[in-house]
Parts: sequence; structure tokens; C-alpha cells
Amino acid sequence: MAPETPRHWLHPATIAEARAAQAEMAARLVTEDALTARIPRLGGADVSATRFDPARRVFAAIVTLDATGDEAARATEARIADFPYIPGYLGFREVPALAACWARLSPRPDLLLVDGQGVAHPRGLGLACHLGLVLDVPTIGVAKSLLVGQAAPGPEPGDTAPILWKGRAIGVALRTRRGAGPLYVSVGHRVSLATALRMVREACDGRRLPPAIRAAHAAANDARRATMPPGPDPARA
DNA sequence: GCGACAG
DNA sequence: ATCTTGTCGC
Repeated sequence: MAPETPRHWLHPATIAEARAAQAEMAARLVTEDALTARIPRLGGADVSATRFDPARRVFAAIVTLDATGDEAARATEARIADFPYIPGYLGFREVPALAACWARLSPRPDLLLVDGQGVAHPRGLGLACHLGLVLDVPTIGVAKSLLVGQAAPGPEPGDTAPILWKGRAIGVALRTRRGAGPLYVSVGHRVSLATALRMVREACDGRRLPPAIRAAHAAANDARRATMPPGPDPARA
């Protein structure tokens, strides 16, 4: 589908265009499980940015972890985002830079854990879905807070609770560590919710976030700190 | 109209 | 998302 992918999927000029693009993309989401009989090599995707940066600089990173959990590859991309951060439209801000990372990443993972929502989104198309569709790769949405819906899992590691929104279960809240806030897991692309939950649960061993997400976060921060001056927010200037 | 709101 | 030291706890 890459050849006929409309440019507006990545760079809508208006919110109205973005909403239309998301509705169209959501209809193309593949939710079947493509990983049932395979041990997937995990990858993580994240973007770092500074709060009040008038230049809209974003630093994206995607990492590949081997079966041992060691970093097998990393790719980062620094660029000026052409879309601001607007809740519900994160994909339009972060996907372009992440796609650039993916293009240069080798070896690539079989499955990407994305720092953001999957289908647990107002129009069913969070960052993980958006990225999965554009790259045509299996993804899982792993968010640290909710965009829509409610969920309150028990206090023990492994405890879960469905994320309910408008009477629908759109994902699962997972307690990965005692005393820490839960992770909100939802389908991204080509992965069932059952597999998504299993992957995330097995990945985070005692820690709140999966190693792949942590590694991507660190890589994105490294890229930012290498480009931006030290000291207090240069963005405030 | 008001409040909420991934990163 | 980012600004930041020490501090509480396994």
C-alpha cells in the first residue's frame, strides 16, 4: 500500500484533514495476529522533544533488541516537526521522524512497542496504529497514561483491568510494578490484544516499562542532548 | 459552554 | 514531553 499512500497521511494541513485521514486509516487497520507461532524480536519507538521549543525540534529513535535483550541496532532522526502536539493527533507529529528511523534501521525487529496509544484513541488510530500502518509492521501501543477511557487494575504486578470507553473495552491496563502507575496496552497493527498483553507483560520483568521502550527513550534523549545546548531550557529563549 | 487531553 | 537532588526501599 506504500506506493499509493496519500501524503496527507503523514502531513495533514488541517485538523479536518487529520480527522478524515485517521478515519480512513482506521478502516485499514489489521488486527489479526501475525505473530502467534513465532518468537518476535522486539523493538521500541519513542520521540523526545523540549517543552517550549519554538523551533518544534523532535528527536525520534527506534531500537532493535536481540533475544538476549541487548541492543542490536539503533537509528535516530532529528528534524523539525511540521505538526504541533495536539492530543489525538500525535501520529502526525511523530510518525514522519520515526519512519525515517525505520528506513535506516538494520537489523529490524519483528514487532514494535510504541510509546503511545494503539486503538485506545478517540478515532481508533493512536500513534502505534498510525506508525504500524505507514511502516506495515506489527505494533503494540504502550502508553503511560490514558487519552480516553478509564481503568483501575489491582496493585499486584500482573493485575489487569479493561480500559472502558463508551461501553467498549478498547485495551488493557496492566500493573507491571508495585507502587507504580499501570501501563495502558492496546492493539497497534497486526497484533491481537491477547498477544499484545502477553508480549508487554513478559517484556517488563520487574520494571515499569519494557526494555525496548526504555532503550528507545534513552536513544531519543541521547540524540536530543547531543544537539541541544546544556543548561536550562534553551527553548525558553 | 466547560473541562479533558498520549507525547 | 522536560526542568532536577536527594531520598526511600528492595
